[in-house]
Amino acid sequence: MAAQLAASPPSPQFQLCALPLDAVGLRPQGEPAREEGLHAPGTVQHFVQDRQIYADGDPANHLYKVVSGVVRACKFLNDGRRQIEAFYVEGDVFGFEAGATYTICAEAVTSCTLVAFRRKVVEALAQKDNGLSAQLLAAMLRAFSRTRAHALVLGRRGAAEKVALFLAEWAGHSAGTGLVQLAMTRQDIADFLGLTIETVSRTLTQFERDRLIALPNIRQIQLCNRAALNALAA
Amino acid sequence: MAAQLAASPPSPQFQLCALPLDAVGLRPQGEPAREEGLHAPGTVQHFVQDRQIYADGDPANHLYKVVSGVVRACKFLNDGRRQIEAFYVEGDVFGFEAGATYTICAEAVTSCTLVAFRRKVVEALAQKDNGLSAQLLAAMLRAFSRTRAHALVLGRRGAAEKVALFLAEWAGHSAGTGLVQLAMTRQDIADFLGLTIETVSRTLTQFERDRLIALPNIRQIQLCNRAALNALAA
DNA sequence: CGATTGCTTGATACCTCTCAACCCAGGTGG
DNA sequence: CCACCTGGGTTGAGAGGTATCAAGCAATCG
Repeated sequence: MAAQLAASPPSPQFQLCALPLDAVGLRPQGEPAREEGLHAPGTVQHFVQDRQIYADGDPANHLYKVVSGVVRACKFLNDGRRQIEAFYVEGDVFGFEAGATYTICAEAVTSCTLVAFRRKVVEALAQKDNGLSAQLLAAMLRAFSRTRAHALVLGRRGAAEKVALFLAEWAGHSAGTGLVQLAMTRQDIADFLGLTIETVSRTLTQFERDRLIALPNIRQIQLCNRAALNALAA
Repeated sequence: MAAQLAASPPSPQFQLCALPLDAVGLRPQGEPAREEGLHAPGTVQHFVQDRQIYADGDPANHLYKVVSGVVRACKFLNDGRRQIEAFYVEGDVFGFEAGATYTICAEAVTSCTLVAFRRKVVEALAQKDNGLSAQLLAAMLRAFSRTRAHALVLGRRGAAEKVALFLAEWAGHSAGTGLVQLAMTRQDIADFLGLTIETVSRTLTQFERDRLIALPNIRQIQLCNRAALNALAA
């Protein structure tokens, strides 16, 4: 069921990051950079496709911000099934945890570039800088909000509904043209929506027959009838 | 499908609350109460069963903390279906939103007592008091964490799995004895798990036949075989 | 006592999963 | 150049599980 067996252990290319926090959007705009902020311990990291960023159970020592590429957060059930909780794209911050360890693992969908911040340092900075606190809070609320929306999708009954909602979500990243560039495989989509790869494939084919979309390329979806898709998404 | 048509408009019994924030757990322990904290604008509110606390789309002006009773956060789809996102019990804080309005509605499952905090005031206090910021962050992380767990449940395939997970979650509230007191109806459970009321009922009956649980009362579930239930929950 | 509400049970239809075959593009090596 | 292999995707047939529709049951309340 769940593919993605070869999640190799993380040993990415590290590189010190002396950028101020605002360069990666964790410091409020307009505030003068403090000494701590200027030499903030953000570390730029590169991950090749399918490399694991952190594992379920690892100590949750970092927050990550996506600079480029796509990341998936996923959980593996003990029978091998996989549930993808979220995809993170440029600008998203992930790695928030209530406890001391990650409760989910993160992997690179495409090869990608991240900036990692030590959690303790971020928290310490937030103690001194209320603006940073606000930024953190806002980033968390965005992540929270998306997870809640995802839960609503998973609760939906039909496959068509789920796929339509998925397309609607990614239509936002298509820069106005209705051409959605998929970074992930069908298996990723299936595990994200709680469906099987076959059902995803069949549903897309059906959408194509119904002239709702076109599939010029295996990783491209042209939205032809947004209204009908949105109606399906209800 | 979705019951709960009669969500009456909110007009609960208001009562000024001059309690310090720590009395309701939003101020860090040990810190001396400041002047603002002492007269914090928390308002105790009572809601009778099934009364709406706030509606989807209302301005998100308050955070709520549950003093007693159970609250459900739910979303109504335009075809009448209902998805319950979470149940909140004593001690839980809810009402977090990334935007200016609520994206979900909240209703009293049982008659319940809440403390409402004006969002702006909480945020203003948090600006002066980093400890409060930390508390807020922690409360949010807990809520976030539970929503993520719920998404994983909804992604699950079988009805038995979902119901077992639901029971496992509420077993924690049963004070050690395996006797789970259900505050909600079967319909609530169904809408929470993304199932129908009939399937929930059948699954519980099957569990009873398999000696996993006993149903002494319609609102009580005695867990007889926690190991087997946990195995089902995987 | 009848009406209502919440729940259970039954029969059937529908949808998705499962298993299997097939297709297609890309890469490799003879 | 072509045969072969591989990975990702599509398509098909059948089984299984859940939704749907309908009826029945028990407790509660006028």
